[in-house]
Amino acid sequence: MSSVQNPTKAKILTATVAMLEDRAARPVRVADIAKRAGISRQALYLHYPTRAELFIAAARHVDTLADVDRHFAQSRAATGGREKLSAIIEAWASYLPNVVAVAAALRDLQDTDEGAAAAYADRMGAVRDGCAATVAALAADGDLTPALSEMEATDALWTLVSVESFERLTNACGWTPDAVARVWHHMATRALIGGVC
Amino acid sequence: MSSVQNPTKAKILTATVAMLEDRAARPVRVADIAKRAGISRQALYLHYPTRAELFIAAARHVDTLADVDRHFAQSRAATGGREKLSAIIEAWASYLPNVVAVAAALRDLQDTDEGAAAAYADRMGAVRDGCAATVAALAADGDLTPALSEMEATDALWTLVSVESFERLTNACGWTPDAVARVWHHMATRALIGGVC
DNA sequence: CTTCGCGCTTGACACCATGTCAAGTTGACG
DNA sequence: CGTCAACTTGACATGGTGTCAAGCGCGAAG
Repeated sequence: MSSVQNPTKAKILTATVAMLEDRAARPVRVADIAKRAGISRQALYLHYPTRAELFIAAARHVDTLADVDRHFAQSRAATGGREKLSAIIEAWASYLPNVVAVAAALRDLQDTDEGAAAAYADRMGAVRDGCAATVAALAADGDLTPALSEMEATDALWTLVSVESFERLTNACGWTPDAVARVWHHMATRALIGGVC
Repeated sequence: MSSVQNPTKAKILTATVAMLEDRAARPVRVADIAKRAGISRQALYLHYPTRAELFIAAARHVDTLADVDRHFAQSRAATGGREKLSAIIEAWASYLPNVVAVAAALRDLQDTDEGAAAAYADRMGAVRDGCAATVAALAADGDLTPALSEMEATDALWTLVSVESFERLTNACGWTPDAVARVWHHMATRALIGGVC
């Protein structure tokens, strides 16, 4: 089952994601996406009336393609703080490569489009909720460092594993997603877990 | 001594920085900057032929206004790894509030303007050099955690203290620059320094 | 077979921001 | 008074987004 019933919409979204993932083709124009999808620019506008709505749909598309829920099932199921922390970092780092490109595109539209801003905020909010749950579990286990409040720890973890960090480490620094996961795990563990490590 | 001799240029750069720092006024148009500077749009173009060159000049302007060198003198002078780490985080966190807005603007121009991309890369490269020197000092003292290579530690530190992280923590999370510095210091110390902490 | 409707195409156009061009104004200074 | 430099006004080119109108092809229903 795909996220889109309509085959033309599917072609459009596939082309959109492909263009966004092709860093050489920046900035990405609507006309280019249409060309890549093999349809006219106006046909694209028939399905997605604005650039922002197109990107929002593309974001939903990659979410279902990558099967978000499957990725995070394990981290949600974990109850112990340490296991939850490991699981969420593992899940997020393996999920991110599928969505960075379109997440970044959505982020760049925040200033100009309200809908895009809302869509982006929503996604980021979900990640933050995951971080908050993780920190709460650590605190419940008595494992949270006394140096940080729960709120601070949540924000710190959320920032550590942000899309921007991932982009920088994979693009500018050339790390593999696995390396990112390993170092994130190291940093989060050392920074959040108190007492003897 | 100002970074610009010409009073009109000074007015323009001041207006540019003000507009960029006013988050409500996004996206920032050249016409708006001119209006705010009290001159015509064309007068602005006489001084700065493109939007990108204007922003690059604005970046240089805030650098001299905020006196970069003074901020980082102490961290450059420090020889011990731990002191160097504390000093660079302190310096960077106190320097960042002055430049976030224009740094972000420059970053957003990377895709469309080569000069802006170069200017941004140059600044970020300087920060990375500072991180590398810090990590090297830690390694020389035998204080670097065995879990990370020098390269990984440099990239990790560079990402931890990135402009994007600072923006997120101050804007989205509402932290003060001081809080950011404190938590960055905590995280960097725990993540990079090996052995007993 | 005809006709209707849907999805698509072609092509023109409005809008808006950036950047260019030309002509005119103002004021300082010789 | 003449000149030069800095600035202004206003028109215009360019390029991307988004709109509009007319037409085409094709399958389904009459």
